[in-house]
This record gives sequence, C-alpha cells and structure tokens, in this order.
Amino acid sequence: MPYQPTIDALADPTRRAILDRLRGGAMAVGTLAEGLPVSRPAVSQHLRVLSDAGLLIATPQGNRRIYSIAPNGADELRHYLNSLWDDALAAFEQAALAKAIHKSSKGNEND
Amino acid sequence: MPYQPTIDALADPTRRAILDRLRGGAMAVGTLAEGLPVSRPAVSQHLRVLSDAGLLIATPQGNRRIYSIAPNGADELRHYLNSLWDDALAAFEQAALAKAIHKSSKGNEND
DNA sequence: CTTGATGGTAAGTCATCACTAACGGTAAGC
DNA sequence: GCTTACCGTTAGTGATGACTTACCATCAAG
Repeated sequence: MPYQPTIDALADPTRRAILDRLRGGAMAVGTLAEGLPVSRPAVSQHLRVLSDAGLLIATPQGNRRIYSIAPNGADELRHYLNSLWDDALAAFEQAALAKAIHKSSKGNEND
Repeated sequence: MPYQPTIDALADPTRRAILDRLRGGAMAVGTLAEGLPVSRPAVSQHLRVLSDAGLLIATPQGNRRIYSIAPNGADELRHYLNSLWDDALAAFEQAALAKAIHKSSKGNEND
C-alpha cells in the first residue's frame, strides 16, 4: 500500500488547510502558520508528515524554509482511486445488464 | 469539507480491503468477512462507516444484505484532489518560469 | 413454533494521533 | 560576540477510533 502515508496525510483537516494555502505558490512556515488556528509547532509537525508522504517540497532559504506542493505527490493515490472506481462502475453496469437479461427471460415477472 | 467522511473512510486499510474485495461485484457480509483478518462485527462497523460516507450501497435480500460500491461515491474527493494538484502544477510551472526570467535578467549570476 | 443462520449493536480495552508548552539550534542585524 | 527572529524537536496530555466479546433482531426451514 504505497499510498497509505499519502492518504493518512490528506485525512487531517489542518493538513489539507496547509495544502490549500499552498495552492497558489510556495510559502514560509511563519506565514503559513499565521492563517491557521493552531500553533506554529503544530504546523511544523504537519509539514513533517506531509513532507514524509512526498506531498511537499522544502526549499531552505537562509534562515527560513519555503514549502511548496510536490507536483506529483498524489499521483499513486489518484491512480488507485480512479482504477478502483473504474472497476466498480464496470461491475455496476454488468450487474444492471445481468438483471435486465434476467427479467426479460422471465418475461416481466414482477414489474 | 463534504469529502471529510469520504477520506476518513478510505484512510483505513481494512476498509480499503473491503472495497478491493467488492471491486468485481456485490457480496454478502459473511462472504466478505471470510477473506478478511478481522471479525465479522468489525466488518459490520466498517460497512457502516463506508455506507455513511456514501461509498457503499446495501441491498437487502431476504435475511442477508448485499453490499456493492457506489459508482459515484468518491467523485467529490477525486475532484478535489484533481483541482488541488492542477493548481499546484500551475504554481510550480509559474515559479520555474519566474526563476528562469530572473536568472536571464541577471545574466548567469551564479551559474 | 422452534431451530439455525445471518448480521447489526453495545460495552470495554488498547493504540494512535493532534495539540500545546518548553527547549535547542541556526542565520541575520547591531 | 550578543541579540533577535525563524523553525524543528521533545515530552506530556486528551481525544478519537479500531478491535473483540457478548448480546439482540430478523428471516428461512423443518
């Protein structure tokens, strides 16, 4: 399950708020923490989780660290979700088709 | 955050194992629990979470209940992930472009 | 009606995680 | 060198959730 850290990282609302704040571009930790309802250490811990999951890239700039979203960080998770629901949709359509054939062979049994 | 229950439901490995077992088509609870390393009540609780999140559809058949994957259950979450990483990719490319312009205007300052 | 099978529910335990407070380490300004 | 600002880390606490055991409700078969 290579995307387990990815989905664990994305499951937390505060971490998704961090990602949403980084939508438009990179940002330093202090600036990031100002717009969030938790303390700066909490943000640091979330940044750690997001970085370990491969969702963020840290760029040291002098004393500060600029974080930005990794462009391909969620690729495996997105691929998994797409393939899972592709299969589910196929199974759904096949079941509907089988039911229709079943009913027609029985000649509108309970319609 | 309308997809919070969705991602909470998907974050658990056992629940994803349930979904993977339902990939090919619908299944009853007992059959489902036979292939999983947890007890049947645990499976029932997971089915409750998945159903509440809109990821599963329950179809009562006599004494048993057949569960199948909801074809559009993860649409909102997938849309969110796609839009977030679309924005991130755009910001990434814009940052790379800005950096290139900066370097060319400075004339290979530190290359 | 009784029996057996299927499956959801309640209570309780244990592990995990998000958070704050306190501390340590590093770079810039005087 | 000293101070200030920025940021990661540690320790400790409180809350959430996944699991099992035991129990209860429902439907089919005899």
